[in-house]
Amino acid sequence: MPHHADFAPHDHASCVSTALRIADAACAARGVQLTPVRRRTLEILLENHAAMGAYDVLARLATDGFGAKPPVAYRALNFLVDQGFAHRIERLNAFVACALPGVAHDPAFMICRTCGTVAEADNAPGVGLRKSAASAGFRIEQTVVEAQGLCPACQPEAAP
Amino acid sequence: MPHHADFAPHDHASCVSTALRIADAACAARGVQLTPVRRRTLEILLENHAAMGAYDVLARLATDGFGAKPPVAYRALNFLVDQGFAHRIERLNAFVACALPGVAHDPAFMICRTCGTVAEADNAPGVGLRKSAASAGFRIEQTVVEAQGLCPACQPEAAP
DNA sequence: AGCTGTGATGTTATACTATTACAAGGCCTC
DNA sequence: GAGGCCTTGTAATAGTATAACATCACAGCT
Repeated sequence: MPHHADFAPHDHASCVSTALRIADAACAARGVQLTPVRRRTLEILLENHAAMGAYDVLARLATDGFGAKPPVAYRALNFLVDQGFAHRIERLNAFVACALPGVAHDPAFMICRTCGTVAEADNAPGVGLRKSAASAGFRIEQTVVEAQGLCPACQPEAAP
Repeated sequence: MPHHADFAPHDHASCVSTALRIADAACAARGVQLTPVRRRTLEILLENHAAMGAYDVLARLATDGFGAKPPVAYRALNFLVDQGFAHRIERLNAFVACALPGVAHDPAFMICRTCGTVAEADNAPGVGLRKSAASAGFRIEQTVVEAQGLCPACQPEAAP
């Protein structure tokens, strides 16, 4: 069952603080470090529910006094992805904060082509693909499921 | 209902000639041109069921006497994708020939991380995602569904 | 034939995305 | 305080993709 819609207005400040709290706790539990760059990177991604390119993140980090070279951003982003605090959107070559951090899941996304908002759907890749794979003898290790389209707010208001 | 498995050995020559014949016919029917670069690009993709990067395709085109600059390859590849004769694999930033050319479909892929073979599953994105989208009010226009893993031939032969 | 519109190809230049390799610092344990 | 390990920083480069412009081929028209 989903948390909330991501497209709809919501209490984003609590959205952010919850995610950071979960990340702090998960890192402590796993014995990995949510260092300043990494934490700041997560904060930047959390600012809104849209995907950001690595270089946009990098620019933000640089103005915050961190290193300004690509590996600085890529390392932090890859760390967040590895730990499940962020996801990479293949279609956009970009990154979003995870909407369900701390919980292992096979993410699926809905990407609005107008406003860039990315919402996460819980399960989705599901049945059809797993069935095809089974019948082909293919062993799935990881899935990418991304839908592009229009979010509720960006759809033409009326048809008649 | 699928055609054949793509992972299994098959009569690839007929696979190729069928695809080219279908492409020729579809272009004629639609009033678009399968020009020499475009046709050659499709032939190159059809050589095997693996994804190729645009620059690899470009290198092949160049040795065949076509232009050697990126737009030459990207334009031909985008044409093939637009016409449904090839697909872009987002995960790999690469392209494959379509396994069901001429038929409109929402493709889903199984990508072997060892041998690079890409097989197409017929339907897959399906139910879960469409349901999430409907409940969120999101209007899907296009889907990306890509599974990575091991094809039958690349799986460790035995466990015990 | 000459004109014109359209679509295809080619090139230049540049933008965007990502990684490899190496240097330096912190911190922990022994 | 020496050796390991992890993290950060930088330099250099690799890989992917597009914008902008010039040219050519061809169809349709006069």
